[in-house]
Amino acid sequence: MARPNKEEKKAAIMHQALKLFSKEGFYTTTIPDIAKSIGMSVGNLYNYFKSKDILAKEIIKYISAYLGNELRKINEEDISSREKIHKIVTVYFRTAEEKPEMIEYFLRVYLANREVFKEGCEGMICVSDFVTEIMIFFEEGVKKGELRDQDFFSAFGLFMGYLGGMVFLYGEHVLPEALPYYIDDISNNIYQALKSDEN
Amino acid sequence: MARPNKEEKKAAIMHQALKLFSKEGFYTTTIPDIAKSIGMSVGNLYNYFKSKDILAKEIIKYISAYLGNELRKINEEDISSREKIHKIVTVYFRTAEEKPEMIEYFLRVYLANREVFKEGCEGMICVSDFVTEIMIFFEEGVKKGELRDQDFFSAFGLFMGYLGGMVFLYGEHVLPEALPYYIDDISNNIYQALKSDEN
Amino acid sequence: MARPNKEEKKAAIMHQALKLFSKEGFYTTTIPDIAKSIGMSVGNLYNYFKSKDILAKEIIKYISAYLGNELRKINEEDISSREKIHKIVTVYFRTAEEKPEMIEYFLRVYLANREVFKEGCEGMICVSDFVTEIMIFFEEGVKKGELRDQDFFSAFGLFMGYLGGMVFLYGEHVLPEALPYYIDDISNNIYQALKSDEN
Amino acid sequence: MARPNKEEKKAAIMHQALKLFSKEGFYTTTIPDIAKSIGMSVGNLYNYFKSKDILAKEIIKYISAYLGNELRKINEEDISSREKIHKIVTVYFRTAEEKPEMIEYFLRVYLANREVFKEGCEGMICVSDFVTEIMIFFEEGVKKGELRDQDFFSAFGLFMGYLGGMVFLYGEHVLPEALPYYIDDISNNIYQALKSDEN
DNA sequence: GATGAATGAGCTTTCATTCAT
DNA sequence: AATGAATGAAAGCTCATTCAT
Repeated sequence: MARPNKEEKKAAIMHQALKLFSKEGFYTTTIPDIAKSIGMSVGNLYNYFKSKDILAKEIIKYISAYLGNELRKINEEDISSREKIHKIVTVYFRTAEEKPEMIEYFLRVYLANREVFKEGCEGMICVSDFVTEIMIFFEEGVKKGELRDQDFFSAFGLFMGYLGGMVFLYGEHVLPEALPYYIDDISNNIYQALKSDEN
Repeated sequence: MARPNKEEKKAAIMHQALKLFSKEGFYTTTIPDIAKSIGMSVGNLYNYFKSKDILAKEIIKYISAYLGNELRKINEEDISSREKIHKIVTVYFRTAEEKPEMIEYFLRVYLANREVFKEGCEGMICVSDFVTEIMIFFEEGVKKGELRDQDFFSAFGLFMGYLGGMVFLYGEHVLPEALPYYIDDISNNIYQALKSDEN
Repeated sequence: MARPNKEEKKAAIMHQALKLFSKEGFYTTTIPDIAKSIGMSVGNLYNYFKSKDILAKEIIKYISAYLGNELRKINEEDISSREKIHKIVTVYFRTAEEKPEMIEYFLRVYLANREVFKEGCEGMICVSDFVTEIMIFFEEGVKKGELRDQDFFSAFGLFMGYLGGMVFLYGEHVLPEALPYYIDDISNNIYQALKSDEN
Repeated sequence: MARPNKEEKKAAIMHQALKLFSKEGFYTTTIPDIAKSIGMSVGNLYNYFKSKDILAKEIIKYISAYLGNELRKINEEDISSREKIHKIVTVYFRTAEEKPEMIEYFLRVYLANREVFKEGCEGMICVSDFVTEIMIFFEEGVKKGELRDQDFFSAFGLFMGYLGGMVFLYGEHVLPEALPYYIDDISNNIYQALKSDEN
């Protein structure tokens, strides 16, 4: 088996840091914690990421690219907006269950620690891959006459806030059921909120 | 003018800590920062709150009580669920504009720093005042036949996630308009999602 | 005996840091070294000086003030420039023997670690007390016709470089005799170099 | 063009290290900095110099040899001591302007970081080439009756301290004129201080 | 000779908390 | 109640040096 190259090591660090940051919090996870979790020395970790902040920013970009890619696949399918909503909710919840650290990172690290992401992630540029796909979904639905032509942010906030809120409740263990249980209800709620009056 | 009594001092500390925690973050705000901002010594601050964590927990309870009280007033009014939704959104956004630190604290301190609130705020007991009023609103709407009888958490997540998401976008300065601009759209979206099929 | 007040503690820290910096070097002396040498905790030391650099700057200002004051006394005496030169050399060498750390600090810490003093000690403002007195000595000597009216820096460099060089050699243990042995020679050399042609 | 041999590589390393140490300081220049500045790997640099300290010591020996050689040429000329002084000052200042790193290294690295040169450069053995030439100049001047027969160190300190002091002031940008401007004044001052009484 | 990833001790600095006054 | 000096563990980060390739 080949020795892991530089890119693989970077990925391994990001993977572990993602897990620890999302589980333990950004400030309560130390660089030694991360290094130890991958059996690497502290000094060497700094050969891959120049600072803790930079590591955090690379991670959110990675997550955004990952989720954006999932959404892009859905956007490219030739199905109705209603079905797309259902698929998006499903993908989001599946991710939350299979890779909970990704969604948790988004909610608890990225959204919460503004000071860390202030420089280098202004506006939403570190999550633009993801935001862009939501935008595409929405605008195509409007163009097709399936969705009401409302303010984009009103629609975007609904999507992101709602899904994020559910995953948060899930993480808090206050939901009596697992996430898939809620997929139909939530997809329907979102569709009712966004659909054009004609439907 | 009377010397402030113990309760007033506690309130002053909580008020300043709330501002600082929400603006600067929990970990980036130090106890000396808080003490200095109210012209009090660190040692004395510890006479009122035994630890930074305890202070943080008292604050979230205070916010929950405050918002819960606002919602209770709406719940007690004799108006339709649709109107109540509009009022709730309005109150939430008004708070976000007038006392942004409250909503920011909820989103950025309470939701994000699980480790701080783990002990003492299990489940949602530190925000129960607020959650309870949402529950009352929802159940009464269902009982009156105005809202669809769906899973409570599906409805709660919609409310909280949506409103929180919008305020987050507002705080990020990515919204092209001020919050009141979105009230009608959002209230309508929520209503469409929650209303019973008969309507 | 009274408990040392804040100013006394600051002085004690500066005193010890001065000794250690001059003896061991700025970079090879650590903050824990300094703290330990005065039986103080690291954290508390930072209550008195916000950073290692700031501490270093305060020390050079203190030395400059001390030496400037010694020179001022000589300048105020009603004696010839030749006698003043002799007294200045004597004071400088006495200081180098009694408080060697002061002169060593000047030579080895202040002059050598430009990067540390760059901000806040631009030009010679952190040693102006001292430089000013040399300037006064020189200009008065010229006015009295005892010294040649040459470029100030040519004269200043002679004084400072010469004395500094001797103390450096002394510190290196390459001088076969103690410093006082050289006072007459050096004073004479300086006088010969600076005196007006009439004398 | 031939591949650079071992000696040429060593020279290249010393050249770059000299520049960096004198400009940025010994402790603030890292081995990777040096390696990068010559497009060489850190590991390979260690094939040429076993440690940072050893590199520093080789450099001072090189500088001493270079300056000593310049002085030797002057010593070999058949001119008066007065003229020799003028030439020495000229050479020193020319070096300070053309290769400022050499004189800066002497003043800021060698003289200041005793701990680095303690082992291996005891006394003045790492700068003996240079010191020896000054000694020869002085003793020949005395023998010829041109210079006063005073203590060697009193004379040496004058030379070295004075010239070093001027170059230091030059490096601090406090001199209103460039170095050549001061050559005559300073040469004259030194001559006045050293000349025999008969002249 | 050449590479540069890897090590890990050690640096400066911070900060929740305590406690003598 | 009130003060703020004092503590000390622990953080993020650096860097001379080594060594497998």
